[in-house]
Amino acid sequence: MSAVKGKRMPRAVREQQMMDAAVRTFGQRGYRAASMDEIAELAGVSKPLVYLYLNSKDELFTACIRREAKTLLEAVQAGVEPGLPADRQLWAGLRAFFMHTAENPDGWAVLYRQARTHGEPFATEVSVMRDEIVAFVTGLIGAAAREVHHDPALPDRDVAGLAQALVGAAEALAGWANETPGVSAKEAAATLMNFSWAGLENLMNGRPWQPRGQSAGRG
Amino acid sequence: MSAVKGKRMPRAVREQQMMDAAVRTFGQRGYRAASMDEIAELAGVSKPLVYLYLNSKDELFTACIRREAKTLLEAVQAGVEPGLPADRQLWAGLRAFFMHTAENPDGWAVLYRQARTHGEPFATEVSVMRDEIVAFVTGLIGAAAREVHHDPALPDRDVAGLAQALVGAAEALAGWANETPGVSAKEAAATLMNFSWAGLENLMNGRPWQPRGQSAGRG
Amino acid sequence: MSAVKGKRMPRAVREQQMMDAAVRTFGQRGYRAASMDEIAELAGVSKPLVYLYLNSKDELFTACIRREAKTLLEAVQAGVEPGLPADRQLWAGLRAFFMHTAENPDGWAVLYRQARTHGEPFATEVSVMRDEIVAFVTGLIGAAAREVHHDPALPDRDVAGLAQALVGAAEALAGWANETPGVSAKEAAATLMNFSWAGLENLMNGRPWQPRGQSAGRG
Amino acid sequence: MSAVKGKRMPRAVREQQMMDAAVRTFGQRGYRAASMDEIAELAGVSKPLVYLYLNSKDELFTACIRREAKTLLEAVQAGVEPGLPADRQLWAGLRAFFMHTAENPDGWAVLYRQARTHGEPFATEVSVMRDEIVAFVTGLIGAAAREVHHDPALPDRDVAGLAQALVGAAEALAGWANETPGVSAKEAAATLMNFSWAGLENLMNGRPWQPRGQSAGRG
DNA sequence: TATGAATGAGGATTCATTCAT
DNA sequence: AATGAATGAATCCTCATTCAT
Repeated sequence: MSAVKGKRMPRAVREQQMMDAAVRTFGQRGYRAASMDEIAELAGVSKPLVYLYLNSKDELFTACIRREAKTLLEAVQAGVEPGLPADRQLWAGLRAFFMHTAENPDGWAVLYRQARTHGEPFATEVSVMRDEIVAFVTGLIGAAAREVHHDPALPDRDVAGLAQALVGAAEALAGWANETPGVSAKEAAATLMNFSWAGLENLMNGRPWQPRGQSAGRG
Repeated sequence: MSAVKGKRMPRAVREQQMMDAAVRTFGQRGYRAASMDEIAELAGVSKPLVYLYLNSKDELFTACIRREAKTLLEAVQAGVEPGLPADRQLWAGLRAFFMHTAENPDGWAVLYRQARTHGEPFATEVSVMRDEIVAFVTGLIGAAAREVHHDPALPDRDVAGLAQALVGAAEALAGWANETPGVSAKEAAATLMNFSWAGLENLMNGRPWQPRGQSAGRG
Repeated sequence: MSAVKGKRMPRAVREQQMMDAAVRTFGQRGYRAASMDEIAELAGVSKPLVYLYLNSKDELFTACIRREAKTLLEAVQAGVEPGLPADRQLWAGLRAFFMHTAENPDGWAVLYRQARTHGEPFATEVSVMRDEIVAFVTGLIGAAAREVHHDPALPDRDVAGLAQALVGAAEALAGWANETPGVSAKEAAATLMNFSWAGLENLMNGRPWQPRGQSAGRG
Repeated sequence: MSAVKGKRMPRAVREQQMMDAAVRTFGQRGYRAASMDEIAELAGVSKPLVYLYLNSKDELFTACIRREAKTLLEAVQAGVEPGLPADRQLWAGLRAFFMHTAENPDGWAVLYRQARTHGEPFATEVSVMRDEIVAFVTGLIGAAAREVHHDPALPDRDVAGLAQALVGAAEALAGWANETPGVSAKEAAATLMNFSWAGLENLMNGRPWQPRGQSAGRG
């Protein structure tokens, strides 16, 4: 894409070309269905070169996961301005997230569809990054709770569940936005903010939803 | 498991045994990594019989998707009592959803991890059911909006986006609940209600979140 | 060779055909240079069938080693008549050994050239059989010593060393006889008897060779 | 090992380093399993340099065979003092042989395990040296025969067979001595002298072993 | 209804070897 | 004198699928 196919490139450049091809192929075909042949051809090199540089299909896949996880994380972190209030930060983070995933659909597919679908050791690779995002969101929620209220009302596991729900909603919205013409990353981010912020705020203030006319909203 | 391996069973029974084995194998290994050999052995029959009844790996997978989608949908619909208020209906539906997926982890994996991971024609099979669930949730949100308020405050596309987000959050939570020991279906349902209902309510009342000190929450 | 190539043979028959082909190919090409393709073709079957029955190149090679070792050992044991004097028994055993190896050059090559050349676990397989032969020879030498003389003139370790030397000489002669046109099994056996028996007899009678004009023949 | 890896050495030195690495690798892995990559790395040079100096894997292997054959032959010849009686010369030669092979196990493996295992043209290379050893032993036996007796009683082919047997016994003893703690090269040489000399002497004197109570020891 | 026997096609991986510098 | 970059050609192995009974 960026670099011409021509021969004799330095190793670092070739490696990136190979990983570009691999991300695309893994993202579209899935880990098993992607063949090293196809990846090599798409990268414009011979198969042995892919093995020389990336060792095996497993390692290639892992390298892709790591690279995509890193760029996604960096994109989100770069989108946030630390000084702002929590909801603004979440809003900025979500926008960055949706924009990055919209611009890198194959990387997104590798991370959220393929890597989690095939067992260890790949799932763990993604977990690392997800945990960082969860930590980021957890930090925001905690900060917001301190801003708005006084006591730390939310147990850790609840926060983890909320992060899961938020990421899941984000994934679904990302897929929906990509498939539905005229829905922008910004709109998706706004929808998700609308959907989630009020609930988070209520929770942070110790006002959970509970069935009307019934005793418990929690087991 | 339920049926003995013994010979000469009626076709319908054998087919169910095969699909049980297939769901389990597809769910645990993934579509590509699952081998017809393993499925046949787990089903306690010979491979040619699997082909005789289910024709091909593709068709077998499709049959699994359809069966699992059908039972999931039926479980959710059976959990809802039409007369109740919207939030109670949603609560009941979510509980049914989370309980069913917790009891059928392999079916869940087939539907949400495997079928969507591998391209057409499988993704479409799941979409059909997903759309039915989205339609169901969309109906609930619309009904709740009419209950609570008088004018149609929410444009259709917003409702669709919210439903996508909610279903996505539910899917992510289901996966998380299945993988995380000690998280019950009811808890997952409560977490999701907490997370989502307040936001929905605000929206239905025409009070969307919007960036403080900025003009628009919607592009 | 013996069985027609025709289709649909019972498994046991096919397995023997495959092993015949494998012994021949391994014997002539060596373990690494032999390809499963060539073996399958020589056996008149497709490669997957070879794998279905024999699992892997390693296991196929091991199976060949075991089969050839077994038949060689049985041939030697069948050639010996227990009642005879020790030198006659040795003579008979050597003849049987040389005849069998002359009739099964590929099996011989598998056992003595290939299996020992490629590391574990193959070498161990051959060692087992070799040790049985060495034990057999060791027994003969001991018996002869008791026949000819009264006191136990030979320490155990000497006997062990002699047996090693004899078996090693036999192995080398077998290879040489197979490669050299016009050298018969009987001749090879006679050469080895000539070469070894006098020395053994001297030793058994307590008359070892020792450097003339020097004190010790043993370090 | 002896020479530092550093750059820019004269060709002759580099060649020896490469051949050291090659002998070690071929000896331990076998001809086919040894990779040019491993050899180059062990030699501390790049692969193209190996090709520049030694042209191909085949030629490299051949060069190794020649070098090792030469040093072995020289070691044996250097161990012998021409003036002594034949048995003392054989004794000295055997001792030199066992010491050299014990000190150069990889060279020994290349010559006796690998080169003979893989077909032409390698086997021929070894034959050349073996023939020289045979000639040497033949000379000794002939000299001994003249010392001890008057007429040359042994046909050439018998002598060749005896040399085979002797080398085979030597190989087996070398292996056994290496694996059995406390057995020295000198002891192995003594065992082999004990084993073989009396037989050789009898043969030289026209008194071959023959089955007692039977007419012929030779077909 | 049910299966033992069999295969065509393809996929991951390795290796000897060369080219351009 | 020396090497980083690159590949054609195998090789082991697996799998979905069919045939004959």
